[in-house]
Amino acid sequence: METLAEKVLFDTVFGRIESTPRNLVCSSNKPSPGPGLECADCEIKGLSICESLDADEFELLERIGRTVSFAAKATLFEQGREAPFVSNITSGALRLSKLLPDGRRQVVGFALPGDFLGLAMEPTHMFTADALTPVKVCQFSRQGFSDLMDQKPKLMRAVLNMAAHELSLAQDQMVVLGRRTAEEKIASFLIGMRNRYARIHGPSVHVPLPMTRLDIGDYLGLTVETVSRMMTRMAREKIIVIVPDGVRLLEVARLEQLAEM
Amino acid sequence: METLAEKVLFDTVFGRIESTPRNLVCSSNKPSPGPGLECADCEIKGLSICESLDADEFELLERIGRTVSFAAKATLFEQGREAPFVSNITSGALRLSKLLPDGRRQVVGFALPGDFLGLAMEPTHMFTADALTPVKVCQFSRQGFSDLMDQKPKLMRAVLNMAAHELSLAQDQMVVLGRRTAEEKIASFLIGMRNRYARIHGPSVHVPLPMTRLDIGDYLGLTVETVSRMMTRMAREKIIVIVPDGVRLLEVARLEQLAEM
DNA sequence: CGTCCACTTGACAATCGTCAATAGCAGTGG
DNA sequence: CCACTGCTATTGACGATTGTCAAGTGGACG
Repeated sequence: METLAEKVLFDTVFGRIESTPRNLVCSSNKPSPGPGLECADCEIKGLSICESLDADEFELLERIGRTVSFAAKATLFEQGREAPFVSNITSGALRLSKLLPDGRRQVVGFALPGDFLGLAMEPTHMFTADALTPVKVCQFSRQGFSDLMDQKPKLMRAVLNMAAHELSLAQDQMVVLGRRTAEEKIASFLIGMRNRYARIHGPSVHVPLPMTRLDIGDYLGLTVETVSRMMTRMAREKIIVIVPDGVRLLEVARLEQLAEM
Repeated sequence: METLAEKVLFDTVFGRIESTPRNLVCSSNKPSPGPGLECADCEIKGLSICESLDADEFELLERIGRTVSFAAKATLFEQGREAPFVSNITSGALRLSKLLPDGRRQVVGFALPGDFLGLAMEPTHMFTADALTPVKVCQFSRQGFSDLMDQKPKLMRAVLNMAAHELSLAQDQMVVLGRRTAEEKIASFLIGMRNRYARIHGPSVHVPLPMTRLDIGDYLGLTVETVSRMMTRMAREKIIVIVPDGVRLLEVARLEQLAEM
């Protein structure tokens, strides 16, 4: 029932309390009914690569893909392992991280619905992907997807745009990692998460944080303690309120000023 | 004549002393003779996107491009400005940097021959590009290049592969910025530069550093002083030798161990 | 009720940044 | 020709932001 509790809380913080949450929870715990996608009730139409396709192209894509669910804390794939699939996230949140030989870790990103895993199209994974919440993805064989891209330039264009956008975000994150103070890092992280959720669920001052403080630290190049101290300080200064599973932003302007790009 | 001196020194450190350097220097200071490319004597065939094309496609690309030269210290384009062109670097080195409002700077990369500028295909530039040495690029109108990509999937595929590779490098750099000590950062920078030059000129323990210590610091999230201290320490420990315009790597194994990914 | 884990808080340490001075070199102009 | 300027690099002294170590709280779960 841990899964249930987490799912409900997650949706609650999102302000998206489903009238029949049972449906979602059930489908996230049993394997898909069979091959093929469930695009009819996809929650992220208009956000994913799928939107870029014509009806006929869409059908081809649907044919080579299948919906797969993962429980919270599941590992979707590990750095260095074979990468037989690429996937499109339809619900949930993931942590993407790289591990150094001595155990130090860098979180290179958090993936949300609409994000695409496997942009690099490389035969092995460049990082590990772990589910922070129950996760659903549309999964495609890498080879099949690659072939389809070669046949359908519009699909390839959509992937290219996505890769270009990711590259741009990565460069922004370099600025954060290289030239920001701890306080600015936290501010930029919170504003960044808010903006990303806004694209999915619309704007809100509720920012769910399905990751731990350690994850945030490993994303920002800080320690857990520093993350905790900074967030406590911001809460004391009434810039944010710390709530279960996330934060509420009280002074967005102040945060944006700290995070200003 | 500053340009001449720099160019010669640069090539010298590369071990690529031209028998007729005058040619290069002259062509790098006058505008191209006219529209069109000079692909016949391109130095980076096999490294650039061009290699991926058939003869007919190549001709189309050649038609929409032109060769442009810049003097050392010239600014190719600035963050936030319109981006009417994309370009492929054929010789020289560039610094790509982002500026914060308060003057702090993050260098997001150094571009070398074979690198592509404008992968994001966005209407404005996301960073500033400055020439560290005299630079030559093949320049294409962004719109023209974009249209050609849509017609020639192989070209788009080449750009996608390049973007994916850049993204991967950016994520590696995130690890360096977030989780590496100053010494490890320097080591990883030197090894990284060596590997990149190896692709272009073949392996060598001579690593030219056309950028200043400040640039290196802004790339690694360090100050000039720390970069200088770490490099002199490495020199004292006989891991490297500091030479005019670069370094020689004495203990590559030791550096690779420090930089181990 | 006990264990585990995430989070918080405090004391202290150290890496790295800040400030300052100096050397070296190239280009400039009287 | 040579002083003068400006930039890059180096080095030292000092300081502070952030990391390390340690302890303790509270919630979730079995």
